[in-house]
Amino acid sequence: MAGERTGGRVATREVVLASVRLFTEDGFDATTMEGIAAATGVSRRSLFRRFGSKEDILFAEHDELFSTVVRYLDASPDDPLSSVFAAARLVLQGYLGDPEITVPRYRLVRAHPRLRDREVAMTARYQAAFSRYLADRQDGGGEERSLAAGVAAASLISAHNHVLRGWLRSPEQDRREVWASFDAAMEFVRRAAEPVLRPADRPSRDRVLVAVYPGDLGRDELIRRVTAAVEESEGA
Amino acid sequence: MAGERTGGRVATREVVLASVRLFTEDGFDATTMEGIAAATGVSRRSLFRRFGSKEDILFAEHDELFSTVVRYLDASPDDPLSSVFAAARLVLQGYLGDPEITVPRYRLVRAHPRLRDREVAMTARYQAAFSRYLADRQDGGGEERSLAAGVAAASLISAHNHVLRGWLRSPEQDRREVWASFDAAMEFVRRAAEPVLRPADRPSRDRVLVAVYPGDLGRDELIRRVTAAVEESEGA
DNA sequence: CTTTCTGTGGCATCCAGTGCCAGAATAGGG
DNA sequence: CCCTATTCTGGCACTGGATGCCACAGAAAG
Repeated sequence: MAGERTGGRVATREVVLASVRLFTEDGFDATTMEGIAAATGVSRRSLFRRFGSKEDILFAEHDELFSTVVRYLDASPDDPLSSVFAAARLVLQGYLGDPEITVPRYRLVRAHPRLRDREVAMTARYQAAFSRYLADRQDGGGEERSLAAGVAAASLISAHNHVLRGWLRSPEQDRREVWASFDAAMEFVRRAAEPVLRPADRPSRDRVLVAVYPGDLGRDELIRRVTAAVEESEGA
Repeated sequence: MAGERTGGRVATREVVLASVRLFTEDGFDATTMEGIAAATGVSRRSLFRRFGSKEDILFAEHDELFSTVVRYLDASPDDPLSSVFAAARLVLQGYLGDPEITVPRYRLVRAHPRLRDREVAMTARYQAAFSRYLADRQDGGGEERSLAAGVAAASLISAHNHVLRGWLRSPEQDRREVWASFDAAMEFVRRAAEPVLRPADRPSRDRVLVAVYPGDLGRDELIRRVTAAVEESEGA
């Protein structure tokens, strides 16, 4: 039907759009690969060859986006933290720019535990990529380095998904609001991640002091303790 | 074989152990449900009924652990952040306490992408549970509350998994080392999460001071700046 | 002993996913 | 232009996970 036999190969996007329509109309499980084959004009066997599995059809565009983001990251020589923030922005942009697929997919994912797991696996891949990227371009103590990179990546992905879900739940909202909350979320993460992540290429000139103290300590005693702590660390 | 027909129902743990053995010996894909049925004495049909799917056999113990952790969390009236740290400790304890299953499962998961996704989905459930728990018991600005809870949960899970993977890679290492690195990781997360998460029921008595300063600033000037900053914040 | 309820096993069926092979489309070399 | 090599595609058969249906066993309740 949708795939008139004009000789040329049916575009991936065509197949994905038709499949998404079938999934939302009939349900994911009720939609068979044979049905998709009939609707798109691509044979059952070729669908498996090109996409791998039924789920993979739904996430084909997302896989492409992931590849794009990874390539972007590999080509980013800047300040690592900023690069990762920019990469997250790229991901959100990928979602916002393709609501025809991403929005119905979100509805399907919400309803279907199996698809939800698949979606989670995607974000885990982003998280792993970001974590590796950060761990590779940063100095600091060997063990702590990987821990800090992992935590920073996890925070970033979590904040990104927070904003993303907000948009997916009501995609008709103003894009500027979405981007504003994205910037706010990134700023929020930056506050938490920046103290523990220092770039490798730009050797740390800054130092970090963290003090936790009772609120009723009194500033004189606080100053005394801070002074002692700083002198001790500087002496080493 | 393993499941002598003594009348009683074959224990879940028996089935899981036998299945794990088959998975590691023959490979996950090569092991059929019929083979598991033959090895355990439980019929194929009953295996599907009791476990849901082949993957679910491998993660049955883990599902139980998850339920335990969630119940523990629901019954925790303490300081939310501490409760969540304790819950993470419970998860690690669950892994360490059952190496017969968790270690071979880790090897299987590493080798098999599909199982890896399943594992990731498990940790995502923990993260979601922790995030909800934190979001429900904390004050602060409405939008920022859920964001902060999500980021804190993500950081915590990431740090936990960092330690967990370290042990899974070499399970023969001293348990005290594992727990020490766990404590260190939790402390690391606490430093990042505590500034942005304050419990609702027990208003924060402790305060946190974070200062970033040039390494060549000199301690006198540092003390002066810290003093000024503290006085300013206390005055407000 | 009969009834009811729950768990179990056997059977048939559906369908995702894969290996195999034949044919079409495309590219390249003469 | 034709012939050939390569690649992509589609049809076919088959494995195996997963589900619905039904019959039966055992335990609890009457």
